[in-house]
Formats: sequence, C-alpha cells, structure tokens
Amino acid sequence: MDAFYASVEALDDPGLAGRPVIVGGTARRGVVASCSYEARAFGVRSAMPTGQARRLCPDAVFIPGRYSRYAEVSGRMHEVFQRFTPLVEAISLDEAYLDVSGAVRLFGPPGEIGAAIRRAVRDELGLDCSVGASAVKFVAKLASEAAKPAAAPTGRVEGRGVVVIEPGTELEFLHPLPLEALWGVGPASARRLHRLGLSSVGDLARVPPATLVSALGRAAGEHLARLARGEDDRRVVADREPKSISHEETYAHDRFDREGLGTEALRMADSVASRLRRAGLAGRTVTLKVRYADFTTITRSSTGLSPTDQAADIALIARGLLAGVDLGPGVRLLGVGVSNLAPRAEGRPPEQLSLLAPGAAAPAGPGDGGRAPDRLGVIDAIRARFGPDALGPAALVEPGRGLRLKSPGDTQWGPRGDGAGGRRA
DNA sequence: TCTGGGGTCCTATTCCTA
DNA sequence: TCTGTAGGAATAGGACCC
Repeated sequence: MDAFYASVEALDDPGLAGRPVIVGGTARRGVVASCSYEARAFGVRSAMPTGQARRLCPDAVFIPGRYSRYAEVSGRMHEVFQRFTPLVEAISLDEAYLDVSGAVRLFGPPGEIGAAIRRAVRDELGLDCSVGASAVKFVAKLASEAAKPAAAPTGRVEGRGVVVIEPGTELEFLHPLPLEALWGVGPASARRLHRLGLSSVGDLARVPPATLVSALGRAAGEHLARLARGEDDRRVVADREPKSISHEETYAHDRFDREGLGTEALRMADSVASRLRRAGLAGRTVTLKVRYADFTTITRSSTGLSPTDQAADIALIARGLLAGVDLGPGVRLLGVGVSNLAPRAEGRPPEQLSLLAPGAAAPAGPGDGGRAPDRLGVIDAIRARFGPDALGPAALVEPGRGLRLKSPGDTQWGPRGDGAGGRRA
C-alpha cells in the first residue's frame, strides 16, 4: 500500500487529501510511522523522530495513529487478495506476497492480475496500492517498490502502479540497483560492503561469494550472494504462525523506580498473555527487555519447563528477571515477551504447572475449582465486549484513575502524549 | 527535546551433559 | 573418580524488516 496509515487517515477525513500528513508518535520520543507523499516532499521519512519531522514540515497535520482502524482496513484488503489466490503471505499490515501462479488461467497474466487487484482495492477500499510481479519472490518485492509513487519537491509524482519483471530479465532489473535495496542489507551491512568498494547489486554479483561471507558472516554472505544472482527459492507461505509475542513501551522520561517498573512488567505480561490466548498459543521462554537512557539495550530471559499463557506466570518471571537488572542508568524502555511458542492444546485448558498457586492472580470463583483457564476465558470475553480496560489485575488500578490498560498498538509509535512515565525516584 | 513497536533471523558465548 | 571434549540448548546481543 502507498503511505498506508496516512492514506487511511485521508480516507476517513477527506479534508486531509493533498496535504502533508504525518502519522506516528506525537509526544516526546515519538517517531514517524507513515507520512503522505506531500510530507515526504519536505524530507520527512518513516522512522524519523517526530521532532525532526516537525522542524522539516511544521505545517503538516500530525496524527497519533489508530492501529485498530489500520488493522481493520488491512483485513478488508486481504479479503480482496483472497479472491485472486488463497496463497497470501502477510508481511505487515500493508504488504503481502501473493502466489498467483494458479490464477493465470482465470485472471490472465501477472500484469493483468496486478492491475485487477489495484482496481479492486481502489474501488472497494478507496486506497492506492502498487504491485510488483516476478517469478522470484524478492524481485517481486523490489518491483513493487519501483511501481510506487515518488516524492518530488513539488509533491507527489504518480508511479507506474504495476511493474512486471519477466523471467530471464531479473538481473537486468537488479544489477543497477544500490545494494541497500536488497532485503537484509541495512546500515551496518552497507557500511561493510561500501568499505570493500561495492555499491550496487551488480557489484555484489561480481565478487566471489567468499568475499561477502568474510564481510557479513556465513548466512548473510551466502544469502546475499544468491540474491545478487537473482536466486531466491523461498515460496509464498500462507498463515505463518508467530514465533514470539511481545509488548514494549518507551517512556517519555527515564525511570528509576523498581516498584513502578515491576507494575509495568505486570501490565505488559497481562497484555502479552491476553494476545497469546487470543492466538491459541502458549510459550515457554519469557524475555525482559530494558533500554537504558543511553540507548544501550539488554535482554534477560528464562525458559520454563512447560508453556504458559497466564499473566501471573509471565509477570512472575519477568519481575524476577527485572530484580537482577541494574536500573542505575535510567530506563527509557521496558518490554516483556514470550517465545518458544506452541499451540495450546485444543479443548483442554492449559494445564501447565503454574508457578503460582491456583487463583494467585485473582481469587477463584465459587464452583470453578480454582481452574485458571475458565476464569481467563471470562476475562477475555469481558475485554472483547467492553474493551481492554474493563478488567485487569488489581495492582494496575490507580486510585482515582481506574484501570490503566491499553489496547495493543495504542502506544505503537512512542509514549502517550499525556506525560505518562515515572518520576525520578 | 534524536532514535517506536512488533517481529524474524543470525551469531557468539555460556552452560550442561554424555 | 577426574578431566577433557564435543554437541546441544539456552542465553544475549545485534541487524534488519515494515
């Protein structure tokens, strides 16, 4: 999708059309998540600190972002894709790979399918998308980049919409591109490759793979050598299972209060547990992430014997890990994640050996025998109906302010604008 | 007012066990 | 029983993606 979040905002508020729109964290320490092409004309880019974006384009409309709305539009987009092929691999809310090799007889060659998808998305969602087509997965991705509109100093310049790279012409397309265009080449790898005098994908194809391996390590080097030759045998995989689920937040001000951060860990554990249950998953490894004021980041993890999807278990481990962490330098970000995931056994409550006594998270109701899963089902049902703030651990209730829970994505792009964050203890 | 959040994958190191 | 070693799992950190 083109400038997805900003385009959705313009869709819902037609007054924004044609104006510089910047979606992201609007508070201190926020970043740009998406911006319209009119904003890009001022040099604004995604992942840029919001403050910098404000200096570059002070007249832009700044919008905090509504993750749940974008997810909803993304869902409708996938319904469109499904009409063309069941083989849809979501990369993110706004990007997906489609394997249309089985759809050619029905819908025509890839270029025509791409055009039809664009029309359908335009007609039914009112949004623009760009399509790249190729027999090679990562080439299709790069072709979609080539199909996108561009930002010129004068504003938005229309793109080609659909770019098809015919079989046999992949190298012709790839080799002039800068090596940063390749998936997996970020700033660190680009620096190393530039030091070797390499700057284009063609340069990568001309050096022996061993040169790339010595510069980037075995996996990355060999992978890059293959990409530079236009080789990529990865298939489109529909319905990928997640491998980890996490929740992290940056605070507007650095925090030093161990007790307050412990409560934060509980809140995040509760959010992660809730999402695990919704996905029908449970995990064995709990990871605590701490980013200090100077941006150095550490993680501490612990693996249990059996998987859990319960907030109390996750919180207990996370807070145990937190106890071993030095808070001296000041904490700007805290995160809690769960990995080593496995599907929760169907039709049977998750009978893992709880690290807490049954009912430790909340008293068991009469007649439920203290079985946490029934209680959790009720908690999830209440939240689904009345919102995430409807119910939660008592420790998260702030006197006079009620429960301080948040929907996933509420703080997607930086701290909230209400000055949330701890005081220096 | 520099640097979000949710992920994946890879590598190096450490620890445990046979 | 002690020691060295090899391999696997766990752990930690980093690069990268959208």
